[in-house]
Amino acid sequence: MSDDEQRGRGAASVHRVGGLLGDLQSADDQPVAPRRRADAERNRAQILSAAEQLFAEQDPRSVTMGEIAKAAGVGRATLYRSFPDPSSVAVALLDEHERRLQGQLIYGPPPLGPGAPAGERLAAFYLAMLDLLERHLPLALGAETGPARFRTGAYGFWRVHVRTLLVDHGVEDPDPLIDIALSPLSPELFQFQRHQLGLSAERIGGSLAVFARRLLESGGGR
Amino acid sequence: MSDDEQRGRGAASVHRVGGLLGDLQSADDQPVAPRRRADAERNRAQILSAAEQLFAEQDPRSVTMGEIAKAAGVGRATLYRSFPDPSSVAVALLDEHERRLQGQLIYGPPPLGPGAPAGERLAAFYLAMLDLLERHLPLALGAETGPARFRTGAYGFWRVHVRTLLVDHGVEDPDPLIDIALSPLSPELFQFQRHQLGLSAERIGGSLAVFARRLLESGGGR
DNA sequence: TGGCAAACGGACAAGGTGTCCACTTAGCTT
DNA sequence: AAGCTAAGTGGACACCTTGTCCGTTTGCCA
Repeated sequence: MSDDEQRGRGAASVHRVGGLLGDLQSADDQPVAPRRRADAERNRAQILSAAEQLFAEQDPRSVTMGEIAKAAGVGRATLYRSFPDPSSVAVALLDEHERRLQGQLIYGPPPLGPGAPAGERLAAFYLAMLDLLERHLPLALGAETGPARFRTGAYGFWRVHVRTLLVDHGVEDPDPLIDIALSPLSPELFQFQRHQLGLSAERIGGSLAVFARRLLESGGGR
Repeated sequence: MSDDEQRGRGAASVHRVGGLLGDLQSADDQPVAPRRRADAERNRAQILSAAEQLFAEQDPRSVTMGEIAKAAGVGRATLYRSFPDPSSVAVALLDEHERRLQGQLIYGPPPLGPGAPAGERLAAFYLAMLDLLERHLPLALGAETGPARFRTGAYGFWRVHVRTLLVDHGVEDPDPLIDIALSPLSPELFQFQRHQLGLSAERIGGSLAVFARRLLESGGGR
């Protein structure tokens, strides 16, 4: 998605999880892809920075390409060169924030990382995602363009992770359950619960933890 | 939503559930609201009929007000008089299909209606909703305009129903769980599972049934 | 320093939205 | 049964967004 995929940063969110500690942006050069020019890099940074602010200060769903371009001080066509639509900008932004969590799921200490029972790991995952949503809700809402959400690299990562947990627990037919287990993390749902119903993040988190443990109760998945 | 609310048909989906058997459209006159004129009624019917076809034969998210108006053979402004946007047309259409299920949940035989254990009722509800999605997916997708989905009368009804089940089961803090339990029924999720992943309705239904029973296991909710 | 490919951004055409307003018509009134 | 009045209609208008084209500028390498 966005143009990361086309240009070499590759399936970034899925595999670029190295550097659990080294959080600095690792060098972005690729062996094959022609390097990005310096001005392009600079513009990209301006765009991302300006867009992050835009998404935060107005309805994320109403941000237009024109607004982003103007805020970033570049022409619209320049913006189109990097991103096909506003939501892909939000996806790129969100991606950076999600990468840390992805690393923790693979290499981190339990219960997020390997080593804890599946139910506990799922509960921990829910809480971590909730924290992510709480902190970056505008971006998550801006990224959510209907069906495109499921084609995101990040969503693919969460799927792989949850599938691992389900299989680990010995669930019978795990595949349909993957997305069912992920569905409570929908950004729009979170917004509704949090700001329409006025539920605290703690209550939602508590329910999700209960939910996770009940779903993957110790004693085998059958 | 739509203009049903403004014009007297009231919170139709939530309370107009009488007639579990009498499926014919009950008389639509209201004591207070000024009656709709005959030509307006006729146009409304044409609009709904034309729109249902449109939603079915192209990407439901791409249907525009102009297209609906043209297909219905009315002017755009006439359409705007009845519906503020395409998704509200889909909501109105879907509403009619949902009303039968709503009746069955309240007055029907178990396990859909009262009388069965909460877990069984939830499982039955999931299967019924899945069936609805399978048959009217285009409308469901057309109706799904982001956060507006949660403000739908129908969604409110499902919330009330699920809350009843949760309370009935003795769940500790039911409110945050309501929407979590409803989240697997998102039309976009269903579409993804069904047509992107290629899962059969049966497999999805099976997982949802397992899911429901595990969530509301017999033996009390705590 | 010169040249070239990459990147930029102003401009254009197409199409959607929501509203206004002059005209038509249904349905009550006498 | 004809007239009146307000509800209903639909063509048209102004505004905004989108996606692309293309002449110009700029980084980078030889």
